[in-house]
Amino acid sequence: MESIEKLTNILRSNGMKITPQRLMIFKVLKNNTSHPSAEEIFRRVKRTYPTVSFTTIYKTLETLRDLGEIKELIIDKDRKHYDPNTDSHHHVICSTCKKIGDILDDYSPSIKLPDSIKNKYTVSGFQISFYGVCNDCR
Amino acid sequence: MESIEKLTNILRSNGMKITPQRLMIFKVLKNNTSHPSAEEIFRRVKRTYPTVSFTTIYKTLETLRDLGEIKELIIDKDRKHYDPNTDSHHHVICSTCKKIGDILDDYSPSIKLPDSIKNKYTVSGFQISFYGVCNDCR
DNA sequence: CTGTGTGCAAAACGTTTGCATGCCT
DNA sequence: AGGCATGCAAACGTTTTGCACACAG
Repeated sequence: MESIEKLTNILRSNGMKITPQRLMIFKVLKNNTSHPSAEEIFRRVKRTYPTVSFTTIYKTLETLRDLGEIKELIIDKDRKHYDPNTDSHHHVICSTCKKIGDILDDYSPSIKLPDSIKNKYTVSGFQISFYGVCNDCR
Repeated sequence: MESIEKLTNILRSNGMKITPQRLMIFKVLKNNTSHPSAEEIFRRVKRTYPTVSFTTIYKTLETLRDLGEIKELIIDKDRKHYDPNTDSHHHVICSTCKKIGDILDDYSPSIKLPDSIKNKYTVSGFQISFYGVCNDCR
């Protein structure tokens, strides 16, 4: 995700508007490595804007996702999580507390798709999900 | 997933019962490489047992998952998919039609976890999800 | 002033649960 | 006969939508 100033420019140049709620969502996400769910973002924004709605959270997350500024993580079977780090990387999730950690290693040199798949899909990327239990939970 | 006869024995030796609905769910899953969702399984069982309920589908899938006979795939953001192939393998999903393909290559020799993660999580396995578009959709 | 964003309430969606009845063993 | 499985309806948690009002540009 870009800096808040750049992000502001990107939105404005797309005819979108900068509201205090959106700015707070950006601040909550920026440099956030905790992979928050919509609800966690909602709770944090609510501390400053007690009347903020889930609608605003979801709509803004959708906007940021469509702009490629954040990534939606499909790793927790119960809910989506959001990641402002859009560089290719991977994740570990604790099956007990659902805490998600980053794995920044680049595995792409060793991940080659078999031809049988290349003939059927045009693959744009991959995501490795490691499953386990974190130290706090075991 | 085991053969239907073995599966039958496993369930019975766990005090569980074999019903026609369950047998049909087993048949739908056995050797199925299409990674069906609960709804797809429901529709196929319904052809033979028109009064079958989602409850039965979900309960049976939960049972099979808890017995380790099938794997729940977290790869499609909209719904869970089920895989009777419990051998470690990976998947491609078409972001348009959600068709899921198998990737049977063993990448485990090249996937080593960084120590920083090993110190925080006890990892039991990993899953690679490839994202792209299938030939039918492009 | 125009139109995008907000917030409420309600709907939608996949999934789970309580409970009475059914049926496997 | 006993107990697990079924199926209905209702509940659930997450996410989406319709709409009137607010406010950024």
